Amino acid sequence: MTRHHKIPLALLLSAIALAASVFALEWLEYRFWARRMGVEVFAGLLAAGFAGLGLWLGLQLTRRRPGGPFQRNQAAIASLGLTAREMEVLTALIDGSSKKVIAERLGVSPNTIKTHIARLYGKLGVSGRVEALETARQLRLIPATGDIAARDHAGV
Amino acid sequence: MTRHHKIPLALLLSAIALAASVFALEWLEYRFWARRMGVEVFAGLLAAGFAGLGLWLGLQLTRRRPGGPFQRNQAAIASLGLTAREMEVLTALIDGSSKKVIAERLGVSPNTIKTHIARLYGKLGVSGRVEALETARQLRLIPATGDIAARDHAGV
DNA sequence: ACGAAAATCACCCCTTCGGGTGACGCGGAC
DNA sequence: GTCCGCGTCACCCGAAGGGGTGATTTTCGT
Repeated sequence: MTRHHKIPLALLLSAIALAASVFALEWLEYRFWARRMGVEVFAGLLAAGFAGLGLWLGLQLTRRRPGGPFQRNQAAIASLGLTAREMEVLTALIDGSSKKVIAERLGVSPNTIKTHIARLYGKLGVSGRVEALETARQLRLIPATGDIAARDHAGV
Repeated sequence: MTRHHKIPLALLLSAIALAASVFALEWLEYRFWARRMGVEVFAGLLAAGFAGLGLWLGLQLTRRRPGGPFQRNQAAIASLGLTAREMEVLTALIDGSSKKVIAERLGVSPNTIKTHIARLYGKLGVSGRVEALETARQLRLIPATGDIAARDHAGV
């Protein structure tokens, strides 16, 4: 919700600023500058300036929201009834860790991890880690694999 | 390579068109239109027009390449020595299929799939399906989970 | 204080994986 | 022809996963 409203807001503000600039230029400075540098140059600068402004605006509008690389879908977590511990286990599954490794990492018994995973499967309606991760990613419970651009593998 | 050159080209062309428009407006039409509608209105239209042009340009420049939702990193495939069959098996792994299911899908023995997967692990330097998929995604051998926006899960 | 949910752990059973090895046929490269 | 990569298949074995059940403790809200 919040995100979907921020962008249009920026657009509106910029549009207003743009209009204000237009009128300001027109009514206050036009005659002075037009006389000094010739009306043609003035028009050219005006056009170039506003073209640049529009370009900047376009870039801003389509910029990849870098604010939060990932934010959990708390609503989905709640509606699925996922507990905090289950989310911990889920995130631990991302890198393909075995239940033994996860158990050591969380300081509990492998059997416990097994139980958590089993409940996780039940709540996600899946059977198997790959499916679970796929579903979890679609539900935005865990971040997508993303950040691929960081690595440029042409030849290993 | 090709992609990285197309965008600047469009920018250049648009810039040239922009400049041309500016001069055309200046030298040919200015006096006529400025006299007809008043120089302030002319300046306003000019500004708005070029702002719009710039905005359109910006949007075009930052548009998400929708052409190919995904293109394989052939270089990585080659450097890793992955064969066509192995790539088939790899893509079949994405949805979490068991080797038996994959075997039926590809019309071969589960043991064969097992071998392919084993070689895949060796070449990718991983051990386990989740790791393999993660690495494969980072290497752009398979598409990222993407297309998440299609589903809007607030409550399940 | 009581009860429900959560978290913990331990069994059972069976399937699937992953690692390793060996083998066969087939096609292209030398 | 010979060799090598590829694809195919089989076997063994131990490890891990997944389903199911039962039990205990901890935590938290009423």
